[in-house]
Amino acid sequence: MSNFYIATSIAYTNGDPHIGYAMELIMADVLARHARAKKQSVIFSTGTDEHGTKIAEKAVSLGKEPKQFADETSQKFRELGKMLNISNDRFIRTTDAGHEQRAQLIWKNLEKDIYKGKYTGWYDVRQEEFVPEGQIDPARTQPSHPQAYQKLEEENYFFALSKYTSQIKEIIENETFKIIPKTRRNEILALLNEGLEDISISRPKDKLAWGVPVPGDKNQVMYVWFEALMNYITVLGYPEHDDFKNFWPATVQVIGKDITRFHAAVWPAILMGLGLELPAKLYVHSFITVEGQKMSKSLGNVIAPADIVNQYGVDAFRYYFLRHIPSYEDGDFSQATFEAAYNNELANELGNAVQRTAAMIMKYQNGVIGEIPPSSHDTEPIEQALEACRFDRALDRIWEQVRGLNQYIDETKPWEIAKEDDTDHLREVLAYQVSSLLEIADLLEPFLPDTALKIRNTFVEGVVRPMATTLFPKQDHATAQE
RNA sequence: CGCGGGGUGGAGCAGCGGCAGCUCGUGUGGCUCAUAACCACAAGGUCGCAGGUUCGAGUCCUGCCCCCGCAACCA
Repeated sequence: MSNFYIATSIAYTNGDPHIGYAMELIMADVLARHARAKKQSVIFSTGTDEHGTKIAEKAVSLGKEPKQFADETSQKFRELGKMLNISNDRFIRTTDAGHEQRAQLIWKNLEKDIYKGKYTGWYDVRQEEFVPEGQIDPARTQPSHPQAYQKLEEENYFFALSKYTSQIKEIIENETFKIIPKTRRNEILALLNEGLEDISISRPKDKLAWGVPVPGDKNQVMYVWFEALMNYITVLGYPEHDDFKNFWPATVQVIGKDITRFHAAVWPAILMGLGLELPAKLYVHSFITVEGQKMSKSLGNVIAPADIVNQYGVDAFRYYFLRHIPSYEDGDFSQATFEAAYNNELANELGNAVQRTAAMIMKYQNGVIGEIPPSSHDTEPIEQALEACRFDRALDRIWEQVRGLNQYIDETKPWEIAKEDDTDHLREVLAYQVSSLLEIADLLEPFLPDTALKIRNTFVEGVVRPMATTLFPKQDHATAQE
């Protein structure tokens, strides 16, 4: 039995959860559930990143202590996971005592690569990033600019990132550390070809107290990104815990495309500095636009996951983001497309296939199914799609089977067989339909766990137990309005 | 010469050297087990433009045009 460790990025707790982060959780959840279905031993971790200037400032503006603010926001992310039926085993917070202690231990173990120096340059508070030479926007160096950089001239600790450049490049090229999709891999390789610079990894405490203290230096706290990345191993109990020994390196890490650099360059270097292996796979998802426009608070088009889940149900939400947002590219969320997918694919094709099958067995056989043949479809393409994190393609394949079942029913015409009183043949046909639906339920489980369960419960123990309500009640636009 | 993504039937996309394909929408027909659902068939494209390579090019090469991200409280 193999071990499977998957982690999402941890959410920065400076605002409420939105659909982008929800999608990341769902994608990781599919992989975790799929691994469990294959009898792998799984640890699935997610959590919140809670330190840094931005959170400290936001807390002040709300008249709260940073910890109190982080507690509240972190809780929202935890609830998001519950609402979306995410099967994570761990939820790490970077303010957990365990994380902070282990982060300090990691720092000590990296000391051969850490040196003290003077950082002179700009700091982008919004991104919590030191701005590299080549990426400075002159406008933002003016203090009057709304998103002005901070001018920094401070004693900082530096991490010798540059010395790992060629090593990182090599393992990305030979795919020991596999970055998908390819475009993201190419971007990082381009960056590595230019060479990495050493990075500042601490801030003076008098400038920023909201962070993990640097061990052995009362005047410095760790730079938030440097410390946050460590969560992927602190959550397993690095270095001494059995979980760490058994589950590291990660099987997959799931992140958004904006933070590729940290996860494909800085994080590998940290791991190398610690003498650890790298994750086998880094899956980078893209962004979601809303009605064709970039999601932003100023445009007021930020979608709260709860709004959709409350109206359509959690599985419809999961379904849309897995199948209709391309797994390798940016995608769009629109009310019309969502409703079309819900009505056509979930209600009509899948829901109705279950309904008509159950209804015929009730009507012609008093609910008795008879002997259900074993499943017979080739699931290899779905395995491969999931291996490549192509959730969209995997669902396409499953839907081919759903359509195939509807075609089978139309071609076989069980209602005519019933009229001819050919009971044996009828029983066979209906049992085949059930077999196909149960197989679909199995395939669907990682994607739509509730739906899979409902289908299984409908055809359990050789009899039909009709659902109290239909699988996906049809939504008409009038209802959707309010 | 900033970086990246993209331009294929009404819409959204796949195809990336060998007869233009999928889903939605539209039209017609079929069926009646079913959530006015399901199934079949049809119409609809000079694959952004111009050159080139090739027996053969959405598919490779060159040049050009256009759109969208990155500089805006976001993953």
